[in-house]
Amino acid sequence: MINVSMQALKVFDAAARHNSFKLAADELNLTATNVSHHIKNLETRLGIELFIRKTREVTLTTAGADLAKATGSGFSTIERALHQLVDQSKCIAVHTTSSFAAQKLIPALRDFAKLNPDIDVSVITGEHLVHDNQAITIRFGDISHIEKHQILSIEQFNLYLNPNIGGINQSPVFMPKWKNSSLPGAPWSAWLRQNQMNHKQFDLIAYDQELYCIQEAIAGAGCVFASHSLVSMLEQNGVLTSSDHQPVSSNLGYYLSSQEVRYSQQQQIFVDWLRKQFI
Amino acid sequence: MINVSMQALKVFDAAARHNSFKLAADELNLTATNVSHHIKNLETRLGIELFIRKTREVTLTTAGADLAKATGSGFSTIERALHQLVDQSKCIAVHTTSSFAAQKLIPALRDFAKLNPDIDVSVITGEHLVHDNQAITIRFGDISHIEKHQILSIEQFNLYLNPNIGGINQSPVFMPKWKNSSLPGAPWSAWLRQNQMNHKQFDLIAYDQELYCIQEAIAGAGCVFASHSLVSMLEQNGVLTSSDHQPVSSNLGYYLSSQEVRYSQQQQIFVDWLRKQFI
DNA sequence: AGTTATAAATAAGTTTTACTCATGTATAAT
DNA sequence: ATTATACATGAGTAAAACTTATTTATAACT
Repeated sequence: MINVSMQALKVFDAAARHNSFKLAADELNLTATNVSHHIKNLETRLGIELFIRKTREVTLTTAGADLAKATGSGFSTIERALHQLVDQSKCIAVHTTSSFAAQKLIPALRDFAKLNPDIDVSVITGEHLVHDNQAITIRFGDISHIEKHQILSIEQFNLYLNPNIGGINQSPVFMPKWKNSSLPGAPWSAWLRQNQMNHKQFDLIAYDQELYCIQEAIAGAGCVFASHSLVSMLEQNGVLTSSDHQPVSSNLGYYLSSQEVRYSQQQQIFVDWLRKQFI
Repeated sequence: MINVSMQALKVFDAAARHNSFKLAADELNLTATNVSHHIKNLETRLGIELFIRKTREVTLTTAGADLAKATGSGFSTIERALHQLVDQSKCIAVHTTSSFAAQKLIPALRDFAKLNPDIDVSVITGEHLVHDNQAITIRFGDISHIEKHQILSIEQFNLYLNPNIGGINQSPVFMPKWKNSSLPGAPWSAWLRQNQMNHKQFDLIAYDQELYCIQEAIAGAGCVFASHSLVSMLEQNGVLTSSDHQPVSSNLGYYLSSQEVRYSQQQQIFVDWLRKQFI
């Protein structure tokens, strides 16, 4: 094994690029003396002269030029990777449903950005997730068989309507009907039972996005049977109200899809923050 | 600029390749503790976890795997270049004429190899030189306008014959006639004048290689008008003799073709040795 | 179940290297 | 001739790199 220090090679690389020990020193925040020492050391260990010294000028020997070609390519490969790594570590990707993104995540991200100005969050919604095993995925579904530490919320459902729009008309009821047929539906019957209501009192309209149902209710087109998480902010703002209906619990909830790799530091910060949004 | 030490990256690279701090330590002749320190240091500086630690086992994170790919390729590029450099620095190439190679250089190389067993010399002869600016080139020609420090010898010419073969027949005379027409010919007329001889006394046969002329004389087919350097060894061994003829001087000689790059240490050793062969 | 063995982590040292300062040299620019 | 610049050299300092001793966790054994 050739016993030369990586530091010396790094210095050599800079000197070779600049054809100057002084400029190399400036680039690396070193003294020219130190550069001179490093290169002399390298030459001695290799038993090969790398630079031809003229007064106030150094030139690579052919051997030096060969080595410089390799160090230039080698170090830049490594440094490019380092930069990419650091850059993408500042930026985390979150996959989730469009309803959750629009009603909960994206509005809340303003606070996250304030708390963590150096972390960029990009939210990705849509059916076919981009394959990115670095991403955090927030799913909505049956949480009965999900590991406890992955669960973000267990949703309660209730009937909400916009109290500000005249003619408080409970009908029709906009109701989410998840695309994924293996999911249990919204607990509408349980809710009716709990509030001593009869299904005959309501016309039902189903959309495959909970978000659309909520938007109809906001517009005053009727009321919405929605999960608590998605309407909590609207309720706080007085845009929607549950009147005096009682919420009903469910097996549905938001959870983090497990991944084989551990979260990065930035991801962990996001996940910790995310949990707080459900308390 | 990302401030991570190359040493730490080197250690990371080994650890990544082995998926083990201990094996990395073994490879680099370090302690596992030191490897652990280096990688922890790297992770802290980058703010990115590179390995997932389980008991008695470490695995790369996706970030770690990305970096490992770059370090693997980068360091191997550099190390390959270093090895090639060191290998080829042990081996020097010498271009010269076939006559000089056969009669002088190759026989003498035995001594050189004894003095410098770690330097491999390869001799290249032939018309079209391989383009290799690392090589040493020994030329034969008019030395009148060659820099003094490049000159190896100024040749004297004389008539030689094999005294051991009966019927010492001076005729014919084998005479080199250089392919390169711009070269002054062998100083035959000057020699005749100096030895008070007449050109009518000799039948001349010209070959474009001095070597072939010498071989004819060794075989007893006649005598040869040759340069001192090429026959000196044969004269010492008694294979050829100049009888009592007087040598004549010339402007022809051996010289090192100048090069823009300085000689490497090994090349300098060879050149120093080469000069001694002409004293 | 308890013991041993192994890989890594941690803390506190030691050694090595990387680096700087002061000084000197050669030479191009003034 | 004088100044300024780029590099070399030697000696000393600061900062890594590295080690030893010890601890932790757990896989692999009795």
